[in-house]
Amino acid sequence: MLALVDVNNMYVSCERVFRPALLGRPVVVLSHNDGICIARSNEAKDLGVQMAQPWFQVRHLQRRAGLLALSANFELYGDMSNRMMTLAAAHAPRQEIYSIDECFLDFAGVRGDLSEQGRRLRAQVLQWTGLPTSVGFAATKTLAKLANHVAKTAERKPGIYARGLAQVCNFAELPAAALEAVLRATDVGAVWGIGRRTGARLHQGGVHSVFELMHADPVLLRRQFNVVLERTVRELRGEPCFGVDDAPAANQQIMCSRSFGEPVMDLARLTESVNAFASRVAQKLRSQRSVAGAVQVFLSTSPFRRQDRQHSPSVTLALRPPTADTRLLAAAATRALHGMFRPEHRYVKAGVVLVDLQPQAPGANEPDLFADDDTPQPVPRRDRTRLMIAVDALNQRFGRGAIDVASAARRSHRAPSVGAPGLRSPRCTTRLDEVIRVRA
DNA sequence: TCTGGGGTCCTAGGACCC
DNA sequence: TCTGGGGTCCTAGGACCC
Repeated sequence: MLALVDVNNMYVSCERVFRPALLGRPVVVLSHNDGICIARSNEAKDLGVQMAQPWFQVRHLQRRAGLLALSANFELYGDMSNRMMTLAAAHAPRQEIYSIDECFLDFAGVRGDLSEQGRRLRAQVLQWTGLPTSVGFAATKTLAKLANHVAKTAERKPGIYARGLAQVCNFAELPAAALEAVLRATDVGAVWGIGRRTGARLHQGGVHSVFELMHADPVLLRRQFNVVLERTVRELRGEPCFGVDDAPAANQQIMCSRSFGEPVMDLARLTESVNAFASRVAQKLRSQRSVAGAVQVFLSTSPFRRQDRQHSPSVTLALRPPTADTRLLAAAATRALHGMFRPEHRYVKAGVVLVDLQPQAPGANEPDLFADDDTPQPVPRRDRTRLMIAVDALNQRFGRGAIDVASAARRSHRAPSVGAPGLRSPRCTTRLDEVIRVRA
């Protein structure tokens, strides 16, 4: 038996923990440049605010409906996520952290009342972190995701599902007729792995509810769609196709990109941004103890500005030998940028991607246990590595960007906020100088 | 005027080989 | 008119997730 534990409206819920005045009010959290909504409270959803909707399209709801907007505080969300994941992990033998706000728990071999266990988990996370969660139990990942969806929807929207399914929903203890009613009432688009495209095609083909999808022919679906949909349908029928992975492999690519908020035509400014991105991905690369065999840089004009000539080039440069050195990565990224930049275009986005990632060679970072004392070490390379270790340690201690390559932008890739919306909340769980002050 | 930032997996098609 | 057959590897692009 698997469970999926998911924080309701994660980012908004994190903000509400430290600002209870936000409870009950329509709230959204905005992306980096305050460009789009990346999280919505239930009240904001009820106002019709869509996921990833541009802020300028809903800004009028501030006055008309009291909508509140906050700038994202990812440091806070990451820390709250760690706390929630640690608590959840203690409730089952195995945990797969699937995203910042959800994890699968594998209860294989565990006896007893799992629904009760789920309610205890939920109560503990709520009391210890302040975060509200939903829990779905079922035999496969896809079904557990679906049970979780039902638990959430049953709490939020009356009338679709039975009230008793709210918060913790266990498909395994549902009578067959009740389960069928749930599956008939749920659109295929709610199924994990079925997005807008596939959902629309299924509807065209006459498959509307999850119940109908479960009774479609998997082999036929594979032929008409793809192998992913076949596996999804098998999972809906209770046949596990996706395993629980509690030891995720290192990333295969590492990216840093930003939208500028306003068009940029200045190569010097792009160079600063690209160097800042390179510095950031290099740091992420070292933290997973990898080296990159190639660096890719991309630029993009705005597809929303129809009147502009479009230009979205991308250049990949090989790194020989593979490296995790910020200066080498920044230099390569700069070369790539200069090779593709065209001064007549209005660029609104740029990014740096590290690909062809490989494990760091043994001994590059720490002494090789099995090496002879007189094994020759390539001195310049060791010096590079030690410099990078020092850079990472300084940034860890004094905050990101405390030390950087000179060519990197210092926040210059951040556009000014587009208006009223809130300041970022304090990083009160990770920064001593931002902790909440309580008056005596 | 203003439209995110990460990731994953799968597939089709081309290059190349014998 | 008609233009092998089978295999591998790589890449770009699509679809999806949160």
